[in-house]
Amino acid sequence: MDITAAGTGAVPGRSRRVRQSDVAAHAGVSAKTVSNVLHDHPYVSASTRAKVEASLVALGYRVNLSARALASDRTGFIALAIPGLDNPYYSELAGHVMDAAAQHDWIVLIEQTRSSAELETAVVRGGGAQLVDGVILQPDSTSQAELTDRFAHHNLVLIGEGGATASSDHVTTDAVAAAREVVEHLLAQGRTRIATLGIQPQDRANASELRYRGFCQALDAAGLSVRSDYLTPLARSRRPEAAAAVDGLLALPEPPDAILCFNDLVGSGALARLRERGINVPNDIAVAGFDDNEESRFTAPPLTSVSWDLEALAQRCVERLFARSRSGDAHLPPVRTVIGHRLVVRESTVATS
Amino acid sequence: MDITAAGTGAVPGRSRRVRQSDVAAHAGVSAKTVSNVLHDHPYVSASTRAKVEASLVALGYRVNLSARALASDRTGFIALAIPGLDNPYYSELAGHVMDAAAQHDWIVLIEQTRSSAELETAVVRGGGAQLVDGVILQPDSTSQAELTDRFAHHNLVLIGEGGATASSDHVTTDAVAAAREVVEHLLAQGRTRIATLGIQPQDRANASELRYRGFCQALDAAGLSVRSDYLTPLARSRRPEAAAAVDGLLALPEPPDAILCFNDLVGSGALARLRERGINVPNDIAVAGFDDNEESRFTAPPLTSVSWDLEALAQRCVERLFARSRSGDAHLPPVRTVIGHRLVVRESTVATS
DNA sequence: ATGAAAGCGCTAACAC
DNA sequence: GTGTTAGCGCTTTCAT
Repeated sequence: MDITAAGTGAVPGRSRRVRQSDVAAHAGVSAKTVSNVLHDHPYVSASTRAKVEASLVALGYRVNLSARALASDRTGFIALAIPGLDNPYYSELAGHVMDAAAQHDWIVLIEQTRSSAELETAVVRGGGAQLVDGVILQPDSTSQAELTDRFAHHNLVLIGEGGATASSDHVTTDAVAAAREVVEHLLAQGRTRIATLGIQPQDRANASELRYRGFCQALDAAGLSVRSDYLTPLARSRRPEAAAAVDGLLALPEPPDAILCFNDLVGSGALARLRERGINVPNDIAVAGFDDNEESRFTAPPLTSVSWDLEALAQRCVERLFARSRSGDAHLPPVRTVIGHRLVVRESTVATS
Repeated sequence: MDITAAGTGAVPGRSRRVRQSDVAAHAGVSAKTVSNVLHDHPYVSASTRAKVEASLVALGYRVNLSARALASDRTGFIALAIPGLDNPYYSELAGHVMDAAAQHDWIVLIEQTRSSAELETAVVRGGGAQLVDGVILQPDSTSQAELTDRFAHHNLVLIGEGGATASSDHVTTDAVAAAREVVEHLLAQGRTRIATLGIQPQDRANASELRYRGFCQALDAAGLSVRSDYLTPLARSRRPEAAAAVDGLLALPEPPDAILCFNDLVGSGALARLRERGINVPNDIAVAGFDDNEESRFTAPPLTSVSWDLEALAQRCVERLFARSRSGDAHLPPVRTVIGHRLVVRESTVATS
């Protein structure tokens, strides 16, 4: 019996790799029994279990996940495919997904799908290569939504309504209602000339379309019509593009008295430019956004925004994936889950006395 | 010969897993030859290569990374251990690391080490479990730095000076010089009562100590002494904590005329609170930070900050890991690499005319 | 309740 | 240049 690999487990230096068979030999049992102990298999006597666990600790055994993956055909990874980590919305979401996944012993692979070309790479590497047990995908643009069919046969959970035609589970927010509520709030403040920044119909970004729908509903209900000169598209929904676009709005013969921004990054950029231009927010123009980034509590003035329950969103996504991965639920019909939101009113829409 | 698995590769539905041996059979060669082709092994005749490549495409072969990892003892993963994605500095860094890693066909596993306890988990799962070919670690607090010894026998690259005693490569910025430059800039603007927010000696965060050193050097050179009542510690270097701490500074009998913030998040929080309190920045108090977050171009006023070359930082880290993973360079002495920075002056320290 | 043995798909000596 | 042969460490029937 070779016990040169034994030790406290904390011994520094190059200790040889410890396998299950080493542990089995050390404990005087078979590899299968060791495996049973590791998997909390019920049919192991307490004494055997104790013996094996002692050996596990004594030898400092660590499972080799590659071997486990090969033998079990489950990798222990899930992929989270998001446009990019450079948006607080996504980095926060990623954090929550990692936490939720950890509860099922899943490790999260983050794939940045800045362009649909990169999504394709992600699919190849992650989805197609048997590398992951499941994929959580936020199909940001419609071109990405088309791609979802490509790997619809995997365990796939979609975030948002994009690609909802696919036969996959999806977890979403009620973006239409959220947008409607923001606009209703703006209307309640007496605003009637509401412009949009980065929100318009037929946008390649699905989220934009939904927010536009809510925008229209609220205006309709108030008997107002949508003015196309107030619909400002944005190449990217980021601060610099938003700041630049504000000038166009201010140059209109009849400038808006409120701006509904696609997200808080857009809101941040808009606020900065309005300030530079000497516009008083909210007195001259009110501004609102979506996502409730932490930053929005600290802008000048603080930004009214919609807060999504991202923790719940992440949790539901992982839950769905977990349910599908249990073979029982594998072929149940797709589930649609809606998570909550709330409007956080700050001084960018309501002046303080 | 079983060719039921054949197809265009784009056929939807459950196509059976294609192995190298299937490809070999289809091409009429051995599995080794297929492997040679896949690895761009030189000794393959052009005709054989073409034949194999055709079969590869015809059958829609995808390598099984678990099997490859088990056989080759290389997983194709590297870990990036950072405090958290909720700081733009880290999420930007993560993006760059992913890009750099992709050039070496590495997939990046992001581990959030919010506390050192979690770092330990990361070590267990990632570093210790033969799951990764290397680790890039930013030991944020000194307690984390101690942990680095635990897996110093892995391929490990440290970011920053923390844990630099270990025998690992490290890639760092010249934080001391950067801090000195900011303070020199402040002094050049005629500021003499410079406070710090989240920067102090003996901080458990290594980066804080270094910035403090640069701060002291600049004051010394100007013949000024460090006032301990101006050194404001922060429980977390984030906006809310910074905003709260500003009140303490303003309550001093002789308030500061400049605030050096640990990072731009702190700067953002400080600016917001100063604004609320009716303090004019920069006329009454100048504010500067570190990291040059995109946000800092949009705060009120825009925030003077130090910009690090994060892309270079990421690239160097991955390069070092790659060099070590080639057995030739494995036991060369540790390398220290310093990447550049530059001071970006904005209106939080210099009033516009 | 535990053991024996096969095999997951790939890589890497080593022959030919 | 190409084929043969062993494993990598684990899971998983199937016996016992």
